[in-house]
Amino acid sequence: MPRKVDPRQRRTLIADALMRVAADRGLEAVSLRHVAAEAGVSAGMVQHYFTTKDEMMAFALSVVRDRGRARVEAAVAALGPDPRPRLLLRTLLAALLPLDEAARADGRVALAFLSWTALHPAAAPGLRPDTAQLVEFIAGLLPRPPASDAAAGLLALVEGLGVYLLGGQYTPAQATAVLDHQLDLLFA
Amino acid sequence: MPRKVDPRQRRTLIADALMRVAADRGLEAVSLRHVAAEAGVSAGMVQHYFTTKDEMMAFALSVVRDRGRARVEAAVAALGPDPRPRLLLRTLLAALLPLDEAARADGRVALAFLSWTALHPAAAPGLRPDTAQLVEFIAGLLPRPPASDAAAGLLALVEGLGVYLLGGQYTPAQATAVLDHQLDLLFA
DNA sequence: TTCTTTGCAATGCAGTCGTATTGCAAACGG
DNA sequence: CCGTTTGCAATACGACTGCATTGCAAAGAA
Repeated sequence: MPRKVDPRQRRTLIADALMRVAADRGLEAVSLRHVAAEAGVSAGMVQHYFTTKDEMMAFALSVVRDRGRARVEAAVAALGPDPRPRLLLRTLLAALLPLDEAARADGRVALAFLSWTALHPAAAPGLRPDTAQLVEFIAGLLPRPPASDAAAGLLALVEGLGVYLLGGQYTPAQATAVLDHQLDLLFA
Repeated sequence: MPRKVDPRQRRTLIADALMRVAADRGLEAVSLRHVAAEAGVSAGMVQHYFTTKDEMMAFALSVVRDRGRARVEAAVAALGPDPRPRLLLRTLLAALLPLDEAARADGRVALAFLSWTALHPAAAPGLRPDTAQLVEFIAGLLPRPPASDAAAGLLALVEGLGVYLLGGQYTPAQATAVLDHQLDLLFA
C-alpha cells in the first residue's frame, strides 16, 4: 500500500478545526469548506476522510465527549491516590464547569451539539458520558443516606451552572461558590 | 389607510410557525420559505413583516420568553392568594421544567436559541427573564439564612433538570423527585 | 369615481451548501 | 521498471439560502 498516513490523526485534525469553527461561529457555520479552510487543508481532503457531513459531525461529537472526559480525568489524577470523597467529588464536578476560556469554547460546542443531537437521535447516546452511571458513582461518594436523588440533583446543578456560565449569567466565582454551598449542604 | 390588519397578530402567527419548524426540524431548518409554508402564507408576506431574518429570529426569541413567563404565571395564579412560600417556590420551579410535550417543544426551541444567542450577543439579554432578579426572588422565599448561593443553586438545578429532561436522561418523575428532594434539603 | 397608499405575491439574483465525479501524483509490490 | 493502489485536489451540479425588486389588487380619502 502506498502513502502511509495515519487516518485517525487526520480525522482528529479536521475535527479540531470543526470545533474551532463551531466555537466561534456556531454550528451553523460548520461547512466542509469552512472546516477545510480552518484546518488549512483542501475541501477535497475533508471529503476524503468524511464521506458525509453527518459522519464528520458524529466524529466531532465523540471528540467533544473525549475532551470532557480527559479534563475530568486529568483533574482527578492530579489529586493523587485515595483522596477524601468530598474533595474527589468537588474536583470531578468542578472539572465539568466551563471555568477557563478553553473549557468555555468546548462548552459552547457541547451546548450546540446538545440541540444537534435532538435532531439526530442515532448519535444522541454519545455526547454525555453515560449519565446513569455517573449519577451512581456520585451517589457512592455522598455520605450516609446515598439517596440517588441527591446525586442526580448535584449533577443537574452542575449542568445548570455550566449553562449559566456560558450565558454569562453567573461568574466563575459565583458558580464555584454555589457548588461548594451545595456540597456543604450534602455533607452536613 | 387601506387594509386594516393587525401587524402584531401577523408577526406572532409567523413566529409561532417558526417555533413549530424549530421544534421539530431544528433552528437550522428555519428559513423564510419553510416558515412561510408552515404558517400557510406566502414567502413574500414573511418578508413583508420581517425585513430581515435576524429580525424574525429576535422576535421569535421574545415569543419564547413570553411563553415561558406565561406558563409560570398561570401555574402561580392557579395557587390562589397567599400560598405558603415552599408551595409557591415548588410551583414556580416546576413550571420551568419541560414536563409535558408542549413544554418540551418550547424547551427544545429555547435550547436552540441558547446557542443562537451566543453568536448574536445583541439579542442575548432577552431569552431568560432577568436571572439576577429571579435569584433574588427565590432567595426571598427560602427560609432563614437567605444565602443567595442557595437560590442560585436551586435555579441552576432546575435549568440542569430541564436539559436532562430534554435529552431524555431523566424522566419527569425523576426530575420532580430531585426537585422535591432539594427543597426538603433547603427547608429542613 | 379617481387617486393614493397599503398588503401582499411573484420572480430574480448572487452566493453557499453537500455531494458526486474526475484526474493525477506519489508510493509501494512485483 | 511497471502497474496498481492510495491520497488528495479540482471541478461541476442541483438545491437551497437571504434579500431586492417589481407588480398588482384591495381599501379608504378625495
